[in-house]
Amino acid sequence: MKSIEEVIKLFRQKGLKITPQRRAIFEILHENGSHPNAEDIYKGLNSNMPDISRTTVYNTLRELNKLGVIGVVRNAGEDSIRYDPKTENHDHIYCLQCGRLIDIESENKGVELSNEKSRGFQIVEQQITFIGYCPDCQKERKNS
Amino acid sequence: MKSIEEVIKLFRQKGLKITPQRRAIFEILHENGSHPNAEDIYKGLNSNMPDISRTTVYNTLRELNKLGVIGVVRNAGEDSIRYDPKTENHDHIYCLQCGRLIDIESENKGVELSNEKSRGFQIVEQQITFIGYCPDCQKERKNS
DNA sequence: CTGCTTGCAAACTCTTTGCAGAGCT
DNA sequence: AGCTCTGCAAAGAGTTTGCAAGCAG
Repeated sequence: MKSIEEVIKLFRQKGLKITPQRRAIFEILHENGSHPNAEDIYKGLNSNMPDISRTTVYNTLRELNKLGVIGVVRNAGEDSIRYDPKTENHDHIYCLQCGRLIDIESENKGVELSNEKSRGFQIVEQQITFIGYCPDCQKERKNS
Repeated sequence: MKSIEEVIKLFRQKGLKITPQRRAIFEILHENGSHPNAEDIYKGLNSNMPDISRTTVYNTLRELNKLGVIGVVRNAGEDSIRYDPKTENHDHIYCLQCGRLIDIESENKGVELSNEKSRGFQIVEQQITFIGYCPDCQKERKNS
């Protein structure tokens, strides 16, 4: 993710304002090495900023994604949108049971979409997700 | 997707019953070449079976997925679970604007997760999604 | 007959929207 | 000052759950 100063500059360029709430969200995302959803961010803020509303969190995350500052994780079988502060190209492994989602270095040097296959789509991104069971959940499943 | 007879056999093996509603859902899925959500199936059934309830559609789709008869395609940013009657390994292209989702032949011969990278996960599936804009939406975006 | 299944309504989760007051720039 | 943003409550979409009556095996 960009530095907080860059994000602030980008927001100002777009005519968006820098409020304390937004600044706090930028900070918590910047420190975050995982794949938080809106609720995670909301809870993470609660100690420093107990009066922030979920609406603000949702709005800001949506705005950040629209501006390309954070990504969205696809292919995880979840009900909520998980954001990804890591914007460099990488892949994911997802646990079907507990929802754990970890980053792995991109495998996709070998994956290129040929023109004939892209069917006229203009591709802007690709995501590879390996889906299975994490070590902890494998144990649990054996014991039952 | 398996033949309807095979699906029926599988259900019976698991002690599940074959009702007219379930049979109709099996049939509509078997003919379906796309990625329907529960509402699509519900609407598709309405001419033949106007009294079926959404609950039954939801239950049956969930059951079919649990038994591995159909897959699930989840793209965060979309609100509904889309099912995939095509169970052979394949990839997807997804349109960010209209949600169109098309199958493409798998590209993943080159994508293998090395042991050291799998971090102890037991991988059961992988999904590759190319994300962008379909031809129609590209036009729309140019005109605005 | 037994017990799984259906269908209705209600509950739930995640997210968006409308709006009045507050706060950036 | 002007316009965006915040926070509340309510609305909305998709899905699940509880339960009484119905039907498959």
